[in-house]
Amino acid sequence: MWGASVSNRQLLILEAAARLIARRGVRGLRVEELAAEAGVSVGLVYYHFGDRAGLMQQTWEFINERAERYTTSERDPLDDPRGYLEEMLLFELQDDPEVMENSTAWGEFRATAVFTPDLGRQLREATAQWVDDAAYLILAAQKTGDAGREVDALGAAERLTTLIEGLSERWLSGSVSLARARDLLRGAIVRELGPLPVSAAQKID
Amino acid sequence: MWGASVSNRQLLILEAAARLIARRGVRGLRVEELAAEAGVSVGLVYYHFGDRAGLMQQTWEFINERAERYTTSERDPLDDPRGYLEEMLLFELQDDPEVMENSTAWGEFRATAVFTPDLGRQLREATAQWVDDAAYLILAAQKTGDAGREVDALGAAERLTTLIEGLSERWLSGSVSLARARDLLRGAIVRELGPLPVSAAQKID
DNA sequence: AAAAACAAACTGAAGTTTCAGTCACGTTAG
DNA sequence: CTAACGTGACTGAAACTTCAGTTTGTTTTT
Repeated sequence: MWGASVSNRQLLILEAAARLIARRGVRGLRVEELAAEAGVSVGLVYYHFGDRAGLMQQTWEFINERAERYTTSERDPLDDPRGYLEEMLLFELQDDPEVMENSTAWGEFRATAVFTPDLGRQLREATAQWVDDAAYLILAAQKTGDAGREVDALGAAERLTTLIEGLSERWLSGSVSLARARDLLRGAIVRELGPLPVSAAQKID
Repeated sequence: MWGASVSNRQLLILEAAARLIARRGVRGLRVEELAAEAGVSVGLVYYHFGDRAGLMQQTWEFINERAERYTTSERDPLDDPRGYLEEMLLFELQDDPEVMENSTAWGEFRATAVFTPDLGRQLREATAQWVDDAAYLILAAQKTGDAGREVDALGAAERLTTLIEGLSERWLSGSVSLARARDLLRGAIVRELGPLPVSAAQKID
């Protein structure tokens, strides 16, 4: 897709950065360590990314693009919006290296954004997008009858996505097990959208 | 209580540390800046706390103890457990310097704990305590009829406290307004515990 | 009660480490 | 040839830590 603008070597560095951020955090990432992890020289990192800030910026974009790519299920959202939503949300809580890498990086960026307004803007946009996607799915679920009509779609979307951020951080810091986090999220979905009707496509009237 | 083990000057330093962590983050805290903020010499910080890690450790304890002190309302929890719970939870989302300082510091420590197992243990304990307190209040609310009998107290407590952590971070990073965050939390409480009966003390039967 | 001895608290400049960023110089592809 | 790619030793500033010495307060001695 953007294969033209990012060379092999750059990709190598970005992947290493994502890996290292998951291991040491945004603030714990050392350029020299990154170079070693990627198997390139320190100079090359600066050659391609200018400075540390540029590297972080690109890494952030890289992580988001990668997440978008693998989050997107091949199923049609409008076919089973509630199922799609559940899948989308539960996706963030998985014992998969790439997902954990992403979650950790997101958590780091969120924590960092509290002190650096620049990052804040990007974070707000990405978050708003995520909330909107969820709200859209909830509205769709209401139309198919898989969510109660009285449900406040935007509020539910905000609460559920926020909850995931909290669960993700608790999980990654060892405060809850993965299984428990997933259970809690499923419980929250039921409480927000109401129980799933026995016949999925049945209309509530 | 531990007035004997912490001197005036140490307290001064810890207070300054809490203030600075809220302003610059755990990783952004500079020992020299801390000394200036506290109005003491750099050497004294090391004299009392050994090294940077020791300082962080003690600061974390200090913040927890202070939070516990001011979170405790003078009202009797068993008189109106649901009201007490709401107050306790909403307390974390307030436009008050000391609360913001604490929330920011908590967020920082949570984010840091993902990469430093030492802090992780303490964080787990503090979190577990908080969840337990909330669960206890929910159980009490069920007895007074202010929460549905079918409510899963522990699950609700875990979800609500986790949600607050998420809301707090979104608020502090500017992703949601304070008013919206409070609304979302109130909404979550209703969805978890059910609507508050018109007559508060009335038993559901 | 004054002086001396001692201990704890405290200072700030000097020493050490860490780390982002640079630079002079090789290598490869078109 | 040349322009892009790539290297790794080096630099300087910022930050952590140490330490020799000062101040302050308490206890013991005469």
